[in-house]
Amino acid sequence: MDSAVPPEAEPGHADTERSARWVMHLDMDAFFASVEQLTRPTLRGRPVLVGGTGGRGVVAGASYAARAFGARSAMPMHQARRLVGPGVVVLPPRGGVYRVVSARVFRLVRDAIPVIEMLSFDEAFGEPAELSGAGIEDVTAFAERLRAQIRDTVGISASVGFGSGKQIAKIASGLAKPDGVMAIPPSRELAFLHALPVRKLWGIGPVSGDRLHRLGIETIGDFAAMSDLEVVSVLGATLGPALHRLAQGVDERPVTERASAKQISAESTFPRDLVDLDELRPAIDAAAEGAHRRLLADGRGARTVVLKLRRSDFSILTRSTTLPAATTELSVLSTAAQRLALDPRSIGPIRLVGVGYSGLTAVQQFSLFADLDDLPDEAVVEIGDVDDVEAAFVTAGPEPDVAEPTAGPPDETAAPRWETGTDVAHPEHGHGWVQGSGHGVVTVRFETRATGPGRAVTFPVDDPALARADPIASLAWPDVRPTADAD
DNA sequence: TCTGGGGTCCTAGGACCC
DNA sequence: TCTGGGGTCCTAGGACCC
Repeated sequence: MDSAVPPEAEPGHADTERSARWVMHLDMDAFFASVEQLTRPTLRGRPVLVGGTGGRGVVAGASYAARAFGARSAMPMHQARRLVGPGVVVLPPRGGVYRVVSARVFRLVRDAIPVIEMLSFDEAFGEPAELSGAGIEDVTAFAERLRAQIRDTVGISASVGFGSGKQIAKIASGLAKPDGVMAIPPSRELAFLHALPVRKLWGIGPVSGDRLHRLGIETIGDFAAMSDLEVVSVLGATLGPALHRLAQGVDERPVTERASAKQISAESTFPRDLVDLDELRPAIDAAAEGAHRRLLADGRGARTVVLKLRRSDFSILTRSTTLPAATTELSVLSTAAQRLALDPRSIGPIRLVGVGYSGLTAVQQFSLFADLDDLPDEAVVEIGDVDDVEAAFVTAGPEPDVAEPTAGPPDETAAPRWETGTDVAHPEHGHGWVQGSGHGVVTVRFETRATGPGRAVTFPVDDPALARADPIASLAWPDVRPTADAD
């Protein structure tokens, strides 16, 4: 267990120093890859890449063994695969499994800290009330207890950062990785912050980073020393001053629970660009359906429909329309999306199609009102937000199959496709996953979180005993109900 | 064979109303 | 006949985050 304070600080009494406010940032280590290794024990210690496996896929998660070869998140998959070389394991993401594990982890965190602010499903802020005014030792002990609890009950590791504000806490957790704790005492915060590259500041991305670089601004310290006027001219009147204060170590933002989602969307990139409306129309329907599935799981209705198209030059076009009232009706939503379609023959080839729903309201539609569209907004009754996130996850069903080549008809003559990573069940061998297939055979590794490393068995691809299975079953958590339809 | 998918927030212009 | 300002909603684009 690593526990550390930044080494570059001058000697003093930092270790016994107290802070009025201790903000925690907890971040799961290599989350996607870790969940794959948890549920597929053969993969532990191996270079695992999770992400799109097609030609246009990118890395969504890489195990530390894969990172040792230079593989990184957001890197094109073919590039990461080449870096790692033979021995690489490439798996498609299993979002449903990650959501269940995330819910389990953050239920533990919430038991320790009632108010947490989720940033994504693998990280969150918290401000443990009992640590107010505490010293480094108590803060570190708190973090280690929480980490041990997660490790023991869930089976994966989290890193924790502590500081007097969110920015410092987040940077600290990044430096604590993997599997560590770092708490920055207040007297060292500024020196610590100012030495970092300006890009480390949350909110400075590639564009702002370049702009600052051209002005000779390299570190957060350089940025902190800029004049207010300069900062506004480079980053704008809203973001600029806010980031400037953060760089000067002023970060009093409270930790608050996130509001419910403001937008729900689904998008996919196609193996080949779509070149006319005949190809675009079904893609819009598919995206509208995908987003609709999430909308139903969320429980609210949408009033605004957004169509998103990414052209082959990577530029993005969006068109949106707002309906008279929020609806959960797929036909209404997809028709609205279709009306927004632009012809690829005039705007150019399309690589990505997405549909998003916003203007989300919890609608109760009474059959009494035959035509809700004619009613004033007040007729749309608002009810509470769906609160039981975990229940929603668990009942949401398996991940929809990734839409593979829509351009071109599916190959009907091919044997049943067993893509690497598919969860399968066998009456004798139990739950497993497809390790590879080809030449008429498929190799399955039979193992789950509960079994330890399992045996690989090879079958004919059309073996009737082999069936698709619910990915959630790979967790082998008795209290997590596998979803009804396994296919 | 460059560059996924799911989000958040901000800006800016136009319509419309008072 | 000319000239306002403020507020809200809608639409489109863009930066950024994980």
